[in-house]
Amino acid sequence: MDIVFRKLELAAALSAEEKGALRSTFRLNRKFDAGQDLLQEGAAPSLVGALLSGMLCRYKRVADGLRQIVSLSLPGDIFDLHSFTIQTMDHSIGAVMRSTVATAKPAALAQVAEAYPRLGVLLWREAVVESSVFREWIVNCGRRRAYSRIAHLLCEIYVRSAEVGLAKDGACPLPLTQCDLGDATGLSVVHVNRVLHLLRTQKLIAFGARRLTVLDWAGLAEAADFSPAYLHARENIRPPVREFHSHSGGRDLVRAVASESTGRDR
Amino acid sequence: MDIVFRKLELAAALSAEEKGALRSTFRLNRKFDAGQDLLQEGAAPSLVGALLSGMLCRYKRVADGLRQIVSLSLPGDIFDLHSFTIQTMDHSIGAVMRSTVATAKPAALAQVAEAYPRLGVLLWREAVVESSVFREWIVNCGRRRAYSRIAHLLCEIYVRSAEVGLAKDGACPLPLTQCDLGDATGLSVVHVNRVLHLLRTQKLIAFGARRLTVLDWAGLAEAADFSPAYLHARENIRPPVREFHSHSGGRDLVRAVASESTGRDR
DNA sequence: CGGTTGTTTGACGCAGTTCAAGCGGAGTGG
DNA sequence: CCACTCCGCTTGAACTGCGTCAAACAACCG
Repeated sequence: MDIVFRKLELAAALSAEEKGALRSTFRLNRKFDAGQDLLQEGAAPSLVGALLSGMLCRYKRVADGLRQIVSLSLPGDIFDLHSFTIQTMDHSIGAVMRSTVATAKPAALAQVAEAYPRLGVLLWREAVVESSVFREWIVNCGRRRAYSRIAHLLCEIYVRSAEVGLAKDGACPLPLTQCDLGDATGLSVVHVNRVLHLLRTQKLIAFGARRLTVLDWAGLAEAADFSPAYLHARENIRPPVREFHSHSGGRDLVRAVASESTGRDR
Repeated sequence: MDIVFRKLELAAALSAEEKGALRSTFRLNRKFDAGQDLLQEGAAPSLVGALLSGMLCRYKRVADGLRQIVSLSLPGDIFDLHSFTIQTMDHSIGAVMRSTVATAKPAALAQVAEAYPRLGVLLWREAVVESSVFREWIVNCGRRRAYSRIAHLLCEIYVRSAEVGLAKDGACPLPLTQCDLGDATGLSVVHVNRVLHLLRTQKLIAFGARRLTVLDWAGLAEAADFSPAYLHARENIRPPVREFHSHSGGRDLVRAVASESTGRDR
């Protein structure tokens, strides 16, 4: 669970008590092999998970069987926080490589969040940041060409790995096959291969042994049109809901809201 | 606010009290013209909004100025529920057409959610469903070809409009320009035009006067590879968090979780 | 009635797909 | 220990869906 704490503490420090509560809520550990599904589309979700090691992906399939990966979970990530407000999974969750997952019952987690409001906010924040990542993936698939698209995915994986201390000397784990990379970016395996080749010949990255090495971060980020704001890392959270009354009213925003825009393009 | 209630009541009926609380929280109404931004990328969000009429879009821009719309808000939708856990907007929100928005201070809404736990769950559910829609959009942009992609978007707009009673006789409002449709699907205006033309010649849809008419729902849904599960409409919610203890433990899911999968493709 | 914004259509080019084939490494069974 | 197989990686060649460029047209609005 330490890696989960490290992740959460990017936003706010946790007390020993809070850590203890989380630890005892996420008690049951499970292992999954590469390619195995934790949960399939159509099933009824009723567990919350925290990824301790490995990598997971959420994915959906379209009519002709093509797969689209819609998100990746790295160690430290908590997933399916929302389970108990919906009744059937709209996507599947699979293990990209052998992974260990700590599970909690939503009811128990809800109790913990109630007992420790700040923890509740932190957990919520995780879900909010995940949404932000979804949005960026839509942009990535919709408006960037293959070269930037793959570079962007690699940037994201590197930054998120670094956040939880999994990157060393510019290198981080990359257990995805080129087929997986294609499924995450909406590209064919063949083209993924060509783009990776190009990124390597340009000395932006290197890889092997399931590890990615970033040789030229600035170059890669530029190629990717990557700016890490959407990951909302290291943004400290505001105090818990209860203490909200005094400051940060809506006044200034009303003004911001009223500002004009230039509108459309093209 | 009635349309907001209609939306929320798809999941669970609201008491008069709850409605009253919401009504008094979302007090301030604002209007925005087509093309105007409510909030821009980089700003600090501090209001929660409920769309009463019109249509909004969230969008981001990429390096070369291209725009990608990442979601659409229809009347009845509540947006930016997450505002107060992040500090800077990672995307902009603009009005597609003249729209009226009711705003609330997050602090006040948090109090309401605390006072009426079921309402809190419903609001949370809205955010969860929005996430699900994000995922489907990733799939749409990543793995469907232009023809299905646009058909899918039209299906979604039609279903979501129908949910809140905005569709009549197979027709619903469609204030988006073809340029907007392109920005929402990652396609060029020209190609959007050609696909729309095709959809019309195939008698699947008709449109004009900013309205979409679905002539052949089954045909359109098939062309779109559309299945509405991801919208999670009319899934009744489970009772509020507090009453969670007794039933729906994690036991059954542990089994589901342990099930095998066939793994990858292609 | 002229300007602006959105739609429509044609011609051409290219980014990315598809098909095909060869290669290497890891695991497995004899 | 070798042979076999499977899976993932790599590269070439041909094809195509969609983008780009360009221009005309239609609708709305002041």
